[in-house]
Amino acid sequence: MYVAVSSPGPGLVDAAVLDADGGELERVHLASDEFPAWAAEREREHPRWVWADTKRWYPLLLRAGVRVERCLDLRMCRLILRTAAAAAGTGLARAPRDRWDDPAHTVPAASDALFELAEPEPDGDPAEELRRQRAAIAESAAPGRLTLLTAADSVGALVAVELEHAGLPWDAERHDRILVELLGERVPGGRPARMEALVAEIRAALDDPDVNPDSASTLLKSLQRAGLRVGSTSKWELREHDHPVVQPLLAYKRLARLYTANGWAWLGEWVRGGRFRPVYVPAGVVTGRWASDGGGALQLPKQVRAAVVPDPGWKLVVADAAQLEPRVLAAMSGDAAMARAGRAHDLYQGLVETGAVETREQAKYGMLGAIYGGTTGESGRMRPRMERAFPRAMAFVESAARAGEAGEVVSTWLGRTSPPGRDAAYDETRSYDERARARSDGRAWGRFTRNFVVQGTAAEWALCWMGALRRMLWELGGGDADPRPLTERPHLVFFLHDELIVHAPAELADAAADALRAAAAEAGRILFGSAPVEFPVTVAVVDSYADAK
DNA sequence: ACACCCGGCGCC
DNA sequence: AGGGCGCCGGGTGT
Repeated sequence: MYVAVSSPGPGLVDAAVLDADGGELERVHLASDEFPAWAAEREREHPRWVWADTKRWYPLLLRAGVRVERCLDLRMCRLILRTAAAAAGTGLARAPRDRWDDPAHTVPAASDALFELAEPEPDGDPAEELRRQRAAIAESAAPGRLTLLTAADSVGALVAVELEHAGLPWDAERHDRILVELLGERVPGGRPARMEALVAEIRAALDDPDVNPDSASTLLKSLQRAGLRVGSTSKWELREHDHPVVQPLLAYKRLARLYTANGWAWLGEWVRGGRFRPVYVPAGVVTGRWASDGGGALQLPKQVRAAVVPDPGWKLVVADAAQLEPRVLAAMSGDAAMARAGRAHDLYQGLVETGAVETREQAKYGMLGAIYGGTTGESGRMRPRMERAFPRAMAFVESAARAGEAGEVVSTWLGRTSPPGRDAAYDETRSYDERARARSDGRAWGRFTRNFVVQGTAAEWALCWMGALRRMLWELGGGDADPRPLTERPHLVFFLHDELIVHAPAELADAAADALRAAAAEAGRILFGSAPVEFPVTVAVVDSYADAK
């Protein structure tokens, strides 16, 4: 059963109850303040909620204590189906663009007046769009995979709202102590004490009393004046030089980064009531990875992770999928030798044991080179060995790279398709330089498509992991029979590409850890069936994020 | 004043 | 001449 909801105007909700084929059974019109109670009643039957934007509808249900089991985020699904190679030629793919193709409108975070502020619904009825999308999937070359992909992206959208609702437990006092310890005392209107001291050292070492180390262009000139032959102010270059400015400047850069990105200003803006609430953008990256739009959740530096602390009587259960991308590549390509190497908990060590490479470092760089398209350094040197030992995996990524170079699209395991490449057609009329540029662009696009298939499929695995885990945690917390809201049970509080954090009452932490492992195994089965590839996760029950791994 | 880009660097 | 991001301050253009 589906329930398709939309808002025909301020303060109004239109809900259509549909059968499994999308046929309309009933339509109700509600005032928006009646909607959560109506939805809570409906949710007992576990319908699939169908709406234009999960971010617009789900927060107000969660605030009213209504947890939703499943949904379809029509705007996300439209984008998938609009661009999927497997759905090319379907009615939906051929239809002219309409407002369902527009990017999601952003709703002011934490607004209580959601309906009043929201823009009008897109043209047309969500029930109608659902039928259009179902038809496109049925007509497509990969109905099973596209059904899974649309469901997986949609459960991701639910999780994103739940993460924002729950927030990541954050101890602002501990964060402040970390900042004071590293940066020195806070100075109103100026740099923190230790940073200012380093600026003085830098100026003395350069004999330039006014230089501002935050200004790359003037700093570069000053460095060159002082006799350093550098082309940039990057730490990679600086650390190759022996000059009294190098040590204080590198130290300053480290502190400046912390101060500007995750210092007191960040703390004041993003942490409230003991929770960090970043803005997630599910499928915000072309590969299907999540992006973020505020708060920098996906770049949380290790320096401040000690401030992530569970509530009293609760634990953090931190899980990380071990070498996810190589394992995904082994499964997609059907490379039995690589799959065998992955029987080891540490796939890189497994590669060493096959005899293909001598050291774990070589294994790691060899794998990363295969996935990213590296040709230089250690990854370039490992390439022939990798090709000999893992011919199917290497051929798989090579073929994705060649497709990109030829201007063709590539698709992930579930069918998310890369953006169209530039036409690489050979043009005799172009100059030598132009052709060289075109070849270089073509190779760059090949590295993008090579990585796209692996990164995108890893993102799909992560969505399946979250989706499975989410159900398991709900059951662990008592399921539907228990009236407690989401945040009073074991629940997800953080997601970072291949890493999850669960906040759980201490007595349920071990069970949550088991669920994290079981959900990983289930994700592997959902995507790859009985393929002999394992997806181990390292799990730690901790009292601070910094104590994991 | 605002919008935009860039260098640099944090994360995966 | 290794993929994907977001954020910051500085710098430039309007």
